[in-house]
Amino acid sequence: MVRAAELYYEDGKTQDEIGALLRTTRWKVGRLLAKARDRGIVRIEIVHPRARRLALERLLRERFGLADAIVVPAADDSEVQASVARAAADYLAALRPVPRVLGISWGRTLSAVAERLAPGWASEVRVVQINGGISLSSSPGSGAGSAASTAAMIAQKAGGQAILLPSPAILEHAATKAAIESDRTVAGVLQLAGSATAFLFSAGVADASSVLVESGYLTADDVEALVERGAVGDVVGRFIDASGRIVDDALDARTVGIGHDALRAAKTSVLVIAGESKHPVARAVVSSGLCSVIVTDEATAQALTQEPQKQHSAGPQNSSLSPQQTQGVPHA
Amino acid sequence: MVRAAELYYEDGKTQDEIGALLRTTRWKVGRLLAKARDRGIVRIEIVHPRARRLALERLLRERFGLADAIVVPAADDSEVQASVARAAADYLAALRPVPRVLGISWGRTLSAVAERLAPGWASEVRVVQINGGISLSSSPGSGAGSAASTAAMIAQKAGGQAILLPSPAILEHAATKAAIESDRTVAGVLQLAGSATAFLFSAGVADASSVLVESGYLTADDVEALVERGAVGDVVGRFIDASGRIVDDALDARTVGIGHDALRAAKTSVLVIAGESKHPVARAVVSSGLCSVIVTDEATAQALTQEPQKQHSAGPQNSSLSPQQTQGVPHA
DNA sequence: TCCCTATCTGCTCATATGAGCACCATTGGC
DNA sequence: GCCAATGGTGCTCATATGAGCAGATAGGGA
Repeated sequence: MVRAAELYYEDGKTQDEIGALLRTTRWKVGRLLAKARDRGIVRIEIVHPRARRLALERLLRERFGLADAIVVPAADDSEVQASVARAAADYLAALRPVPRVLGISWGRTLSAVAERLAPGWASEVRVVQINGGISLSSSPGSGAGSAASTAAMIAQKAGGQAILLPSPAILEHAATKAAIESDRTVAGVLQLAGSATAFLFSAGVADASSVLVESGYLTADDVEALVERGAVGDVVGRFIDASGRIVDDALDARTVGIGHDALRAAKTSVLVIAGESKHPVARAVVSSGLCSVIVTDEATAQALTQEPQKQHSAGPQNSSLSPQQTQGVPHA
Repeated sequence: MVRAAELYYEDGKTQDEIGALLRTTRWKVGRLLAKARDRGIVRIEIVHPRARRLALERLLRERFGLADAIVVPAADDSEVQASVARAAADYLAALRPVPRVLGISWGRTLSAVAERLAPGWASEVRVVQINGGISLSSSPGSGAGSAASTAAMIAQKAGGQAILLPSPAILEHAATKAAIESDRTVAGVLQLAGSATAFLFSAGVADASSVLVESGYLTADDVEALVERGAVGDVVGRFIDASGRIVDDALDARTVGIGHDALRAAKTSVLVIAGESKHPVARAVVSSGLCSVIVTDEATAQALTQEPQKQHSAGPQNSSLSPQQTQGVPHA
């Protein structure tokens, strides 16, 4: 019965084909499927895209001590980004107290959030970039997806002011970085960024597809070297390992922007993250306390709540019905 | 789009009907549905009936400090009982160390478990009834569903011995109860029951459908009076309130069988419970530590992990995307 | 043992549905 | 302003599918 249901609904085979495969008539298959349907073996569920996964949200909050968690239902893989971005935009707009200074990172995700923010989502917000970045529109596909325009759009939609960080993300020498940070303008922006009442940021994966590689701050080889040293991804340009620690202090000393301590100290720091490739970074960020709120998709949330080591649980859970342990010791 | 999907998959309407309703053509509806399907708004899932809900199991273990939890996927309402019973049977068979003395209650659920136990599931098990009960087959539908035959079947399938408790469940006078418990046979059975290495029991709902009413130990009025005093259900014939406490000490003094302390003290006491009507009792049992293992269905498990007070969360979660609180205080 | 009933099986037929196709609208480049 | 391209719309047609029905099968009581 289960086999028939799989062949029909998952492999899209016709009932005759299944009949031939299972050596029965197509009518039997039809009836089998009907039975499977009302026995609940085939479950058809309509997912309201705006609905949330409250159970997972609660689990995340409890597991990681988060102030809040937003989990949107899993959509088609290309839609998750959009769906999570919308949720993040809604969350930001509903955030109370309304942040007076909002610190943001930049990248594809933040850009998507900015696009989906409702005009007039707030008023008198100062939107400040918290890490250095590209200034000219580099991603050809996503139109106005630059660092500057993200901040600008968020600010503009609130009728507020955008404060940009006029600096590259990563400099070639630590000395240059020190110099640029001592520049009055840059120092001012960073100070403002440090005093932000809320942060909104995403995280990047440590691989060649990183925006830092795309915009030329690092080479694919650089990133590979970081991965070998345990890097799982970057948060505001700074690469961390699975436990949330900075991987390369020398590199970090050449990176412009607020430090991770500022994020950890903030009352409200919102991580927006979606997609399977980001699961490892998401885990690192969440479990190391870099964010107090997470906005993500169902699959990521699920992955976060699974056992840390197992990467892929590979398909439906077919584990047999055996008691795992009978010691009677609850494992908190 | 969501509306169309609901009308089609949930209300079973035809595509032109939906077309008429939404003032479009049936082709548009067809395409809309196709889009909804691969966007993941309509989710079709094949549930392996033997699969388990590992996430919920973990949540239950953590929330209630259980040694183990088995949660089977929600099937059609009439099937849950069967499905949970099978899981319980499997669990019992796989339990290590194999119990030498197994204490069991009786009722529809236990009978269903007994039926599904594999012959030869264990050897040299002594199965002892832990509460008094009916002796002649009273439930007409379920064939051999009496208290005695449940124990007998479980024992027989293990090639073991059944020790029955030759006593009514509830006596009219406490004195009679004391007398019967001082009877050598009864006392011996109770002592053996108290020393069981594992318990397997279910719980009854406090309403007129209770087996205790059906078999004449109590009247519907009696039960109603108990409910008014806070009773949510009974465990081995003893009625408890939402916090797991005995509701009526006088009645309890007339009830024959082991006490709840024995269950609480046991290393392995397995609650088998299924169905919506049993959610309140299940909560009472689990949260008061009466069981160390629960075997149940998805819906019950879900209900247990929801907020205690809310009864029905009534339909899909349409709550808006607003942050619940922004105090930044994680609520453990 | 027989018979009655309930369920299952194979089949026909009407129909709901998806693939394919021509047509129209909207958009963007020149 | 014109034209190509892209995506949506209405339609036809083959077909996969569910309802309905007669015969087969099995199970259970007398």
